[in-house]
Amino acid sequence: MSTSEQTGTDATTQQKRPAKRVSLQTVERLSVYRKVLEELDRDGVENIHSHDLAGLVGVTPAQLRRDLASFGTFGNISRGYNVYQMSRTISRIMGTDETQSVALFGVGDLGRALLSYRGFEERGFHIAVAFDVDGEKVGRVFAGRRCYHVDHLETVLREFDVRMAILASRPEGLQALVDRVCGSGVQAILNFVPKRVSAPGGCHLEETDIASKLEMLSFLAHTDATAAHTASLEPGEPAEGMTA
Amino acid sequence: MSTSEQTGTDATTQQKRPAKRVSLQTVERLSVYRKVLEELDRDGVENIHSHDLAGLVGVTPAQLRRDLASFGTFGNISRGYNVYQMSRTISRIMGTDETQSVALFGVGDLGRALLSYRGFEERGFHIAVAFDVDGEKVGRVFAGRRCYHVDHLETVLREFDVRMAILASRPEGLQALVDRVCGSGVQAILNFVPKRVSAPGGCHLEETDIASKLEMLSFLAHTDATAAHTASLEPGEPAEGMTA
DNA sequence: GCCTGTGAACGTATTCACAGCC
DNA sequence: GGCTGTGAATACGTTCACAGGC
Repeated sequence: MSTSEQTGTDATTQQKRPAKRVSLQTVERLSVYRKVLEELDRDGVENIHSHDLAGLVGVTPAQLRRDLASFGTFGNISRGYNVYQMSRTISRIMGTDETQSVALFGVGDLGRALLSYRGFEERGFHIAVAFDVDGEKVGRVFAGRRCYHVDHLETVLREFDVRMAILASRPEGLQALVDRVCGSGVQAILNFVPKRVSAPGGCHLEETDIASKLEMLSFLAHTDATAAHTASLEPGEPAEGMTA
Repeated sequence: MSTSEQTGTDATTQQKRPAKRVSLQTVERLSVYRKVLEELDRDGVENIHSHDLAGLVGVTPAQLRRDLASFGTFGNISRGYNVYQMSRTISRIMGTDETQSVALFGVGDLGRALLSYRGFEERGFHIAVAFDVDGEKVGRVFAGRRCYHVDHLETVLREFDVRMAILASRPEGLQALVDRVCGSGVQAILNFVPKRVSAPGGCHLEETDIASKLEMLSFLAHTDATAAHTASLEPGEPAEGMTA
């Protein structure tokens, strides 16, 4: 280990090696760590030990330390972690230390809800512009954001310097939309539309199927309930009347 | 250590423990399988091989077969899987073969968007009733669903035979709400509120932090961008100017 | 032939446990 | 004493590869 303490490097934004040095699960947890750290910071807590922080977020202390270790040395031994510094560092790692402009596609019910969702601003994301194909909506302003026609996305995205996009539109023609958006400099897309699309290389795409989470919960509840009464399905047995 | 399962030839290791016989990741994929299978069914496809289905959903054939094998035998060899039967069977496994009543807590922007979200009905979930604390909203009907005051949740939940709940309210007093909801027969809760709560035993709780996904994407995009230019730092370096 | 279901091998994520430090 | 960071060990999830069946 390098014994360097306090290397006053400008330390712009530190990541790991090229791409896959750290797992997505770790990144997901980092997000939670930061959220809790900000609460602690608001409450005036200055330092915290891995054991306590782990308890707050619901992971083991070892996992917390391992997650952080992926990115370097965070803690002052026996004083624990500095809450504020660590929160800032995680933001820097995630790239959310500066507000990023996001574009929204689809100003339906879900889209409008996202426009007025405060959580985005609090976490460093600003929906700067919206798009739709509906003539009724194009030109109007929703929650302070102007709605443009999808036809003009190339110029508008560049104008607002948008690097991220949220999809909440109709499923029709979604793949074509993704291709155009990725071709306009957008590097990451969050897709709320329950339709499978794929992004060209260099552009990240994440699916968020709301109903899917409910299905998971239904399974869990159902499994519990049936396990109490019946033996349910046996592995190896035909899973259904298979009408051959 | 401890409870090591004898996964030997006798594969009757199902109904021993209630929940964790099959991983959550498998269940998440089952949900995707079913979605694709329903599309195939609508298109008139009757049978499909694991290789083709795996290609459609973006997993390896081996993983698909392994996922299904957790629940029994699905396929007629050399004819592949029966699309309709398999879709139905997955629904049965998930407990979504019959429409389930869901309660919504919080009729704000997000809550109203969820009320009009068609994806729920399509997947077997019906938001039957809504709750809020705002006197302006209580008593009104939103998208066909009446809004009750949270004070009366115990009686209303039982009346509608609700087993699942969605939280989209303000974070204040969320934990108390969760406790009351769980005490009223609800077995599963989907929480959209960015606040950590825990459910008492027997009640499942799933968090859905919308902004968290954006953070992940930000990390990925940012990582790519910096990896292209700088070699970034080695693991073991201080992660930040740590103001000792 | 190609298919599914599945033991076995593999890779990855988590946990353990301890060295080094305060 | 208690703390962090980390090699080693364990648990887990995925892939391989093949037996058995159509």
